[in-house]
Amino acid sequence: MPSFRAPRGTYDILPDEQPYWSFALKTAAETAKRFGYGRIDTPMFEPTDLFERGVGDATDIVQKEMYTFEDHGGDSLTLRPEGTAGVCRAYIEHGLHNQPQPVRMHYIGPYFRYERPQAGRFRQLRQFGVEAIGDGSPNVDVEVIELGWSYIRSLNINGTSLRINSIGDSECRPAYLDALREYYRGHIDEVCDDDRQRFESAPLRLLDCKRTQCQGIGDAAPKSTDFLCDACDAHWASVIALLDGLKDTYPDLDYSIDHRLVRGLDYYTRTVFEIEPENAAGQSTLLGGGRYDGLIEEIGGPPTPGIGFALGLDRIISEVKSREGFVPPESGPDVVIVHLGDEAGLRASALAAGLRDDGLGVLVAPVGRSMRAQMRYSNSMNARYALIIGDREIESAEGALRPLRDNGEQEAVALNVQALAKALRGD
RNA sequence: GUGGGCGUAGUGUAGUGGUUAACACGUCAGGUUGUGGCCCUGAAGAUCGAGGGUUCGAUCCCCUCCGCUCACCCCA
Repeated sequence: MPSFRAPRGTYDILPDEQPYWSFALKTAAETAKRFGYGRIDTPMFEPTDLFERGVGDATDIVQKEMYTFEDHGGDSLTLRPEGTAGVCRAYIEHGLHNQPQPVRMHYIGPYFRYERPQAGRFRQLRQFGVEAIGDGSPNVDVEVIELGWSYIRSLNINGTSLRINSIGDSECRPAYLDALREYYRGHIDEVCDDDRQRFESAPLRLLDCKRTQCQGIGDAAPKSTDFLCDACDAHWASVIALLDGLKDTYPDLDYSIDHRLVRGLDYYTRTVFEIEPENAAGQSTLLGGGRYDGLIEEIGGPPTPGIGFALGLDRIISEVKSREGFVPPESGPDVVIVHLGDEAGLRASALAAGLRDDGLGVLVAPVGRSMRAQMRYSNSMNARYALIIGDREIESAEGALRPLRDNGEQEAVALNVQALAKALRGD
């Protein structure tokens, strides 16, 4: 047994898996570009306070999922469990409010949460996220949702569904929470133990409980959208109207309003949304996000609205695989140089350097193997050609270039970079 | 943190209370004179997850631990 293994909840992405990641990452970058979201990279760790204040003390993330450590200087740092807080910190730190608003940014990278791993859930997870900061209009909400939807469609993942809700803001939420508490007070004996805990600490999350015994109670609970203040209500109505406008482009964007969708992070205001795959089983959320109009101020910046989403790339990749939405392209070097003898070995190495410098993919067959073995190697590498160099070829200064992927004729080509490059590129 | 399932070569699997633990794929080598794919032959590769117990004897039975996995919680 190997003495070391990848830490629990992490995994290696071996070369054969990389095409799927390249596809997802490249598509993410292209999608972000189409929408005008420039890339931002922030540190993988931040001051612990940033997450405690930004994400919220009462959240599961802060309470039990953070990788927190003290560095040698005595500062408490935390491996980032999510992306929004760091991006907002950067927005404040670099005075991005002086740029045209909203500032649109996207990010791709790893995040860390100490959780029990399970299908689609890891301790190191990779996310593609976007943030639009500095514009509170509902148009931006829908733009962000459109971006996420477009991305998923670009990956040929069909059948996804969008759920959306509005949880109000600091103006109207207190009244809603009062109503919610009052309602649950009448059912406190019927809900699960966890919910009794949440009753005081995080009443919104009562709605989110998946236990069957709590389902009916949650369904009949007061709805946040019935308590919205005028400003939030107008915003919410606009979001829905704008969302309907996307149906011309995306006929299958059949969103549903889910009054029990509240999200688990404290910073959300107004619009919250999630996208799930077709056969949504439990915690398979592909994308989740919402508006966070109070966050920037909470972590020390001026009052600034913002909205964004994060998408789980690990889950996206498994969707891509399960749906055959992507076929890895055929790969392999242009040529493997098969060489016999010391002299040929030297020539092979020199020619390989020249051809690579010319832009071609070149492998030199492993040293010390028989010609048959080298040819087998060339084949298993899925090379387009084998270039054979032995005593005869050195003498004549012409190598034998043999096509491997099709049944073309083997031909003699002068042993210099120019002639070989020309032949390898197909005249 | 709480439950269920599972731990046998690199990978995927078989197997039995008793001698050298099997098969496929993969890897490496060979199939006469310098030529791949298919085929054939051979080799390397496993302290049968770890520790303890029952037994004359355990990979197999029992216990503990560890690991993987699925689910709950929650999220991406």
